[in-house]
Amino acid sequence: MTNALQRTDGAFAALADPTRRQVFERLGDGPRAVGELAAGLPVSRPAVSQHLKVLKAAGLVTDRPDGARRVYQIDPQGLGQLRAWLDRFWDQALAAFVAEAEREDTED
Amino acid sequence: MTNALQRTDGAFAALADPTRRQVFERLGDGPRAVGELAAGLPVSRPAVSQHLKVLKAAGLVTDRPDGARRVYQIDPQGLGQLRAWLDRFWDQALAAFVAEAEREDTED
DNA sequence: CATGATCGTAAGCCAACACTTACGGTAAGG
DNA sequence: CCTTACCGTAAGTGTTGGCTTACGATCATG
Repeated sequence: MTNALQRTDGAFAALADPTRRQVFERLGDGPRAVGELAAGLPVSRPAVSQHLKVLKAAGLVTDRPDGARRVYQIDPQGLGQLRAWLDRFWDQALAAFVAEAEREDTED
Repeated sequence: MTNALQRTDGAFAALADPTRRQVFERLGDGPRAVGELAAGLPVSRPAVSQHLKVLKAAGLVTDRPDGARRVYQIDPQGLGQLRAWLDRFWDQALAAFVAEAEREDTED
Protein backbone atom coordinates (compact mmCIF):
# COMPACT_ATOMS: atom_id res chain seq x y z
CA MET A 1 0.00 0.00 0.00
CA THR A 2 2.73 2.38 0.96
CA ASN A 3 4.46 0.95 -2.05
CA ALA A 4 1.92 2.58 -4.29
CA LEU A 5 3.55 5.83 -3.29
CA GLN A 6 6.99 4.86 -4.52
CA ARG A 7 5.63 3.56 -7.77
CA THR A 8 3.69 6.64 -8.80
CA ASP A 9 6.02 9.10 -7.16
CA GLY A 10 8.31 9.45 -10.12
CA ALA A 11 5.51 9.86 -12.62
CA PHE A 12 3.63 12.48 -10.61
CA ALA A 13 6.78 14.38 -9.79
CA ALA A 14 7.84 14.30 -13.42
CA LEU A 15 4.51 15.55 -14.71
CA ALA A 16 4.30 18.25 -12.06
CA ASP A 17 6.52 20.73 -13.86
CA PRO A 18 4.63 22.62 -16.59
CA THR A 19 7.54 22.74 -19.00
CA ARG A 20 8.24 19.07 -18.56
CA ARG A 21 4.61 18.17 -19.07
CA GLN A 22 4.66 20.29 -22.21
CA VAL A 23 7.55 18.24 -23.51
CA PHE A 24 5.67 15.09 -22.66
CA GLU A 25 2.47 16.25 -24.32
CA ARG A 26 4.35 17.22 -27.42
CA LEU A 27 5.71 13.70 -27.49
CA GLY A 28 2.11 12.49 -27.61
CA ASP A 29 1.99 13.26 -31.33
CA GLY A 30 4.82 10.88 -32.01
CA PRO A 31 8.58 10.40 -31.62
CA ARG A 32 10.66 13.55 -31.66
CA ALA A 33 14.33 14.47 -31.39
CA VAL A 34 15.62 16.75 -28.65
CA GLY A 35 16.18 19.68 -30.94
CA GLU A 36 12.68 19.45 -32.35
CA LEU A 37 11.24 19.49 -28.86
CA ALA A 38 13.41 22.38 -27.77
CA ALA A 39 12.30 24.47 -30.73
CA GLY A 40 9.07 26.21 -29.79
CA LEU A 41 9.70 25.90 -26.09
CA PRO A 42 10.75 28.91 -24.03
CA VAL A 43 13.73 27.07 -22.56
CA SER A 44 17.15 26.07 -23.84
CA ARG A 45 17.96 22.72 -25.40
CA PRO A 46 19.97 21.42 -22.41
CA ALA A 47 16.96 22.17 -20.24
CA VAL A 48 14.83 19.94 -22.45
CA SER A 49 17.52 17.30 -22.27
CA GLN A 50 17.36 17.35 -18.50
CA HIS A 51 13.59 17.14 -18.55
CA LEU A 52 13.76 14.13 -20.81
CA LYS A 53 16.15 12.51 -18.39
CA VAL A 54 13.61 12.87 -15.59
CA LEU A 55 10.79 11.58 -17.78
CA LYS A 56 12.90 8.59 -18.71
CA ALA A 57 13.72 7.82 -15.08
CA ALA A 58 9.99 7.92 -14.36
CA GLY A 59 9.35 5.33 -17.05
CA LEU A 60 7.34 7.78 -19.10
CA VAL A 61 9.56 7.88 -22.19
CA THR A 62 12.15 5.80 -23.97
CA ASP A 63 15.04 7.02 -26.08
CA ARG A 64 16.80 5.61 -29.09
CA PRO A 65 19.81 6.86 -31.03
CA ASP A 66 19.28 7.95 -34.61
CA GLY A 67 22.58 9.00 -36.06
CA ALA A 68 23.81 12.06 -34.26
CA ARG A 69 20.30 12.70 -33.06
CA ARG A 70 18.43 11.03 -30.25
CA VAL A 71 14.77 10.26 -30.66
CA TYR A 72 12.45 10.17 -27.66
CA GLN A 73 9.16 8.36 -27.53
CA ILE A 74 6.37 7.92 -25.02
CA ASP A 75 6.51 4.75 -22.96
CA PRO A 76 2.98 3.45 -22.31
CA GLN A 77 4.22 1.63 -19.23
CA GLY A 78 4.70 4.66 -16.99
CA LEU A 79 1.51 6.17 -18.28
CA GLY A 80 -0.29 2.92 -17.53
CA GLN A 81 0.94 2.85 -13.95
CA LEU A 82 -0.35 6.34 -13.44
CA ARG A 83 -3.67 5.37 -14.94
CA ALA A 84 -3.90 2.30 -12.75
CA TRP A 85 -3.31 4.31 -9.61
CA LEU A 86 -5.85 6.91 -10.64
CA ASP A 87 -8.48 4.31 -11.55
CA ARG A 88 -8.07 2.40 -8.33
CA PHE A 89 -8.17 5.54 -6.28
CA TRP A 90 -11.06 6.91 -8.28
CA ASP A 91 -13.26 3.93 -7.43
CA GLN A 92 -12.31 3.98 -3.79
CA ALA A 93 -12.73 7.70 -3.33
CA LEU A 94 -15.96 7.89 -5.24
CA ALA A 95 -17.39 5.03 -3.22
CA ALA A 96 -16.46 6.78 0.02
CA PHE A 97 -17.86 10.00 -1.35
CA VAL A 98 -21.23 8.49 -2.21
CA ALA A 99 -21.36 6.56 1.05
CA GLU A 100 -20.80 9.77 2.95
CA ALA A 101 -23.46 11.59 0.98
CA GLU A 102 -26.00 8.89 1.79
CA ARG A 103 -24.97 8.79 5.41
CA GLU A 104 -25.69 12.50 5.55
CA ASP A 105 -29.15 12.01 4.16
CA THR A 106 -30.26 9.23 6.46
CA GLU A 107 -28.84 10.65 9.66
CA ASP A 108 -30.02 13.82 11.35
CA MET B 1 -4.98 22.66 -25.86
CA THR B 2 -2.46 24.80 -24.05
CA ASN B 3 -5.30 25.38 -21.66
CA ALA B 4 -5.16 21.77 -20.64
CA LEU B 5 -1.89 22.67 -19.01
CA GLN B 6 -3.39 25.28 -16.75
CA ARG B 7 -6.26 23.03 -15.82
CA THR B 8 -4.25 20.05 -14.76
CA ASP B 9 -1.29 22.01 -13.50
CA GLY B 10 -2.65 22.44 -10.01
CA ALA B 11 -3.66 18.82 -9.64
CA PHE B 12 -0.37 17.39 -10.84
CA ALA B 13 1.66 19.82 -8.79
CA ALA B 14 -0.43 19.05 -5.73
CA LEU B 15 -0.08 15.30 -6.10
CA ALA B 16 3.63 15.53 -6.81
CA ASP B 17 4.70 15.79 -3.20
CA PRO B 18 4.76 12.39 -1.46
CA THR B 19 3.54 13.68 1.88
CA ARG B 20 0.71 15.58 0.27
CA ARG B 21 -0.30 12.58 -1.78
CA GLN B 22 -0.27 10.55 1.40
CA VAL B 23 -2.70 12.99 2.96
CA PHE B 24 -4.86 12.76 -0.13
CA GLU B 25 -4.80 8.98 -0.18
CA ARG B 26 -5.72 8.85 3.46
CA LEU B 27 -8.68 11.02 2.61
CA GLY B 28 -9.77 8.32 0.21
CA ASP B 29 -11.18 6.29 3.08
CA GLY B 30 -13.56 9.06 4.01
CA PRO B 31 -13.74 12.54 5.56
CA ARG B 32 -11.13 13.33 8.17
CA ALA B 33 -10.22 16.24 10.41
CA VAL B 34 -6.80 17.89 10.26
CA GLY B 35 -5.64 16.42 13.54
CA GLU B 36 -6.62 12.91 12.51
CA LEU B 37 -4.65 13.26 9.30
CA ALA B 38 -1.62 14.71 11.06
CA ALA B 39 -1.53 11.78 13.46
CA GLY B 40 0.44 8.99 11.86
CA LEU B 41 2.24 11.30 9.48
CA PRO B 42 5.89 12.22 10.00
CA VAL B 43 5.15 15.93 9.76
CA SER B 44 3.60 18.51 12.06
CA ARG B 45 -0.04 19.50 12.05
CA PRO B 46 0.54 22.92 10.46
CA ALA B 47 2.37 21.16 7.65
CA VAL B 48 -0.72 19.05 6.99
CA SER B 49 -2.81 22.19 7.10
CA GLN B 50 -0.67 23.75 4.40
CA HIS B 51 -0.90 20.63 2.30
CA LEU B 52 -4.67 20.68 2.56
CA LYS B 53 -4.65 24.28 1.43
CA VAL B 54 -2.81 23.29 -1.73
CA LEU B 55 -5.10 20.32 -2.35
CA LYS B 56 -8.11 22.58 -1.92
CA ALA B 57 -6.75 25.15 -4.36
CA ALA B 58 -6.26 22.33 -6.86
CA GLY B 59 -9.91 21.35 -6.53
CA LEU B 60 -9.00 17.99 -5.06
CA VAL B 61 -10.62 18.41 -1.66
CA THR B 62 -13.34 20.41 0.03
CA ASP B 63 -13.48 21.51 3.64
CA ARG B 64 -16.34 22.02 6.05
CA PRO B 65 -16.34 23.33 9.60
CA ASP B 66 -17.43 20.92 12.34
CA GLY B 67 -17.31 22.73 15.62
CA ALA B 68 -13.79 23.66 16.47
CA ARG B 69 -12.60 21.06 14.00
CA ARG B 70 -12.43 21.24 10.25
CA VAL B 71 -13.32 18.21 8.20
CA TYR B 72 -11.74 17.65 4.80
CA GLN B 73 -13.17 15.51 2.07
CA ILE B 74 -12.14 14.43 -1.40
CA ASP B 75 -13.62 16.44 -4.24
CA PRO B 76 -14.35 14.17 -7.21
CA GLN B 77 -14.18 17.17 -9.51
CA GLY B 78 -10.43 17.68 -9.44
CA LEU B 79 -9.87 13.96 -9.59
CA GLY B 80 -12.16 13.79 -12.58
CA GLN B 81 -10.26 16.48 -14.45
CA LEU B 82 -7.06 14.60 -13.90
CA ARG B 83 -8.67 11.41 -15.11
CA ALA B 84 -10.04 13.14 -18.18
CA TRP B 85 -6.64 14.49 -19.11
CA LEU B 86 -5.01 11.12 -18.60
CA ASP B 87 -7.68 9.27 -20.59
CA ARG B 88 -7.51 11.67 -23.50
CA PHE B 89 -3.76 11.61 -23.54
CA TRP B 90 -3.69 7.84 -23.11
CA ASP B 91 -5.71 7.32 -26.26
CA GLN B 92 -3.67 9.78 -28.25
CA ALA B 93 -0.29 8.51 -27.09
CA LEU B 94 -1.20 4.87 -27.47
CA ALA B 95 -2.46 5.49 -30.99
CA ALA B 96 0.76 7.24 -31.91
CA PHE B 97 2.72 4.46 -30.26
CA VAL B 98 1.00 1.71 -32.21
CA ALA B 99 1.19 3.70 -35.43
CA GLU B 100 4.92 4.10 -34.96
CA ALA B 101 5.38 0.41 -34.23
CA GLU B 102 3.57 -0.51 -37.43
CA ARG B 103 5.49 2.06 -39.42
CA GLU B 104 8.67 0.42 -38.22
CA ASP B 105 7.54 -2.96 -39.41
CA THR B 106 6.50 -1.93 -42.90
CA GLU B 107 9.44 0.30 -43.64
CA ASP B 108 13.06 -0.76 -44.03
C1' DC C 1 -16.01 33.78 31.68
C1' DA C 2 -12.00 31.02 31.91
C1' DT C 3 -9.85 26.90 30.10
C1' DG C 4 -8.53 23.51 26.80
C1' DA C 5 -8.89 21.90 22.12
C1' DT C 6 -8.59 22.54 17.21
C1' DC C 7 -7.07 24.96 13.47
C1' DG C 8 -5.05 28.61 9.94
C1' DT C 9 -1.39 31.81 9.14
C1' DA C 10 3.16 34.29 9.54
C1' DA C 11 8.10 34.16 9.70
C1' DG C 12 12.21 31.99 8.91
C1' DC C 13 15.21 28.22 7.40
C1' DC C 14 17.08 24.78 4.43
C1' DA C 15 16.99 21.58 0.55
C1' DA C 16 15.38 20.63 -3.95
C1' DC C 17 14.90 22.17 -8.52
C1' DA C 18 14.64 24.41 -12.99
C1' DC C 19 17.45 27.10 -15.79
C1' DT C 20 21.66 28.99 -18.04
C1' DT C 21 26.33 28.85 -20.06
C1' DA C 22 30.37 26.09 -21.02
C1' DC C 23 32.36 21.97 -22.36
C1' DG C 24 33.31 17.25 -24.35
C1' DG C 25 31.87 13.45 -27.19
C1' DT C 26 29.85 11.24 -31.25
C1' DA C 27 28.04 11.07 -36.00
C1' DA C 28 27.36 12.68 -40.86
C1' DG C 29 29.48 15.39 -44.96
C1' DG C 30 32.68 17.82 -47.79
C1' DC D 1 40.63 14.90 -41.70
C1' DC D 2 38.26 18.97 -40.71
C1' DT D 3 34.03 20.99 -40.04
C1' DT D 4 29.35 21.12 -38.77
C1' DA D 5 25.40 19.37 -36.40
C1' DC D 6 23.34 17.25 -32.43
C1' DC D 7 23.33 15.90 -27.88
C1' DG D 8 24.43 14.83 -22.70
C1' DT D 9 26.69 16.45 -18.62
C1' DA D 10 29.04 19.63 -15.26
C1' DA D 11 29.06 23.78 -12.69
C1' DG D 12 26.87 27.67 -10.90
C1' DT D 13 22.83 30.54 -9.79
C1' DG D 14 18.17 32.19 -8.35
C1' DT D 15 13.86 30.71 -7.05
C1' DT D 16 10.42 27.66 -5.39
C1' DG D 17 8.64 24.86 -1.83
C1' DG D 18 8.06 22.03 2.31
C1' DC D 19 9.00 22.10 7.11
C1' DT D 20 9.17 23.95 11.92
C1' DT D 21 8.05 27.01 15.74
C1' DA D 22 5.24 30.81 17.34
C1' DC D 23 1.11 33.17 17.47
C1' DG D 24 -3.87 34.49 17.15
C1' DA D 25 -8.64 33.12 16.24
C1' DT D 26 -12.67 30.26 17.00
C1' DC D 27 -15.51 26.81 19.39
C1' DA D 28 -17.03 23.60 23.03
C1' DT D 29 -16.95 22.90 28.29
C1' DG D 30 -17.02 23.61 33.01
